[in-house]
Amino acid sequence: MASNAVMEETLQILKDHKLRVTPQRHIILAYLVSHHNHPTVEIIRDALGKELPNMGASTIYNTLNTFVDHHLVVELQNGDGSTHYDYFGTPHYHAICTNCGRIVDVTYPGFSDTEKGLEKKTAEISGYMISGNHMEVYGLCPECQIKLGIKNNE
Amino acid sequence: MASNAVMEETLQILKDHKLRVTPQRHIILAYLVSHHNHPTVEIIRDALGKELPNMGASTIYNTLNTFVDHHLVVELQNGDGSTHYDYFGTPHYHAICTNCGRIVDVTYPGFSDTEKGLEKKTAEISGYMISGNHMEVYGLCPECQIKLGIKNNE
DNA sequence: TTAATAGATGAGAACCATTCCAATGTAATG
DNA sequence: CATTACATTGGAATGGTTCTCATCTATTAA
Repeated sequence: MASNAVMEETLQILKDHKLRVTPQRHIILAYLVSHHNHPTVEIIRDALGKELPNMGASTIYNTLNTFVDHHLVVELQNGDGSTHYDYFGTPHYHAICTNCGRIVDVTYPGFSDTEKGLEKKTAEISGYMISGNHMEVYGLCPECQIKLGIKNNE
Repeated sequence: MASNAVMEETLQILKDHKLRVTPQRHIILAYLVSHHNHPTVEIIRDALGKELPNMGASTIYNTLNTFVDHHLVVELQNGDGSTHYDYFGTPHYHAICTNCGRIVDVTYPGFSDTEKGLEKKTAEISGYMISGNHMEVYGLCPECQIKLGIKNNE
């Protein structure tokens, strides 16, 4: 599933973050790095069930929470009731379909400036010491626009 | 608690959105419009307990979900496990403390342009038909910076 | 004003994603 | 290899939110 290159890369990521390397952490991180779906705990469990059949749900939750704490991964809600996770290797944000929950990664040249500008302004106004941000944009994905028979000129 | 002016205003808001006017909806919306805390269902229940002692939790959830559907209110998570609600009368975003969960509203001249720019770019790149966005900035609030003994030059 | 009805409310049960717990297992250190 | 601090497991517990359905009511039409 995950290539050797990914396995080496993720091993290094864990070491860089001083996280104890366990098979569970390694395989979960490799899955997140090599997949661009935005999986839930259940999806990860199903996907990795063959390789680590006895992996407990608690372990997946613990592992993901650890990754979130280390800013390797971000949490996303798309309205289906469970949390989705996304490896955050390169800066981007998310467009989320309000009809089907589909999540896509988005970025563009200059996004980084937008982000930094928002953080700088926020620090000035609020006095917060900023450590990060989340931006999300909501709308209907192309498939749902067709499915719902909606025109662009509404 | 809520002034007559707020009661008139909220009554009009409900009518404008073609929402059936009930005492529960009216008082909950008035509470949200006149308070700038970002309450949970529990906080709302406690605050309005004197005026409507028998108001069920389901009613508050139903009411808030209805308001969210009508884009009157937005949902916020600050990591304490429950959902916070915010009346969204004027465009703004939120700074959320990663230590204590404190949420503050933020806006600045030009924020609207930032927002529109992000939505336009997203539509172009993703093909989504955009209906809204959420921006959040994370960091330590001034109180927690002091509490944790953190200097600004870290 | 009254009657009809679509929709809202309320109390509690049910749901289910997530966390907690205690016992066991294991990666890292020297 | 021994030590130890940390991770994993599976199941129980938690708790915020939704669901159910009987009751009630705001709204509309007659």
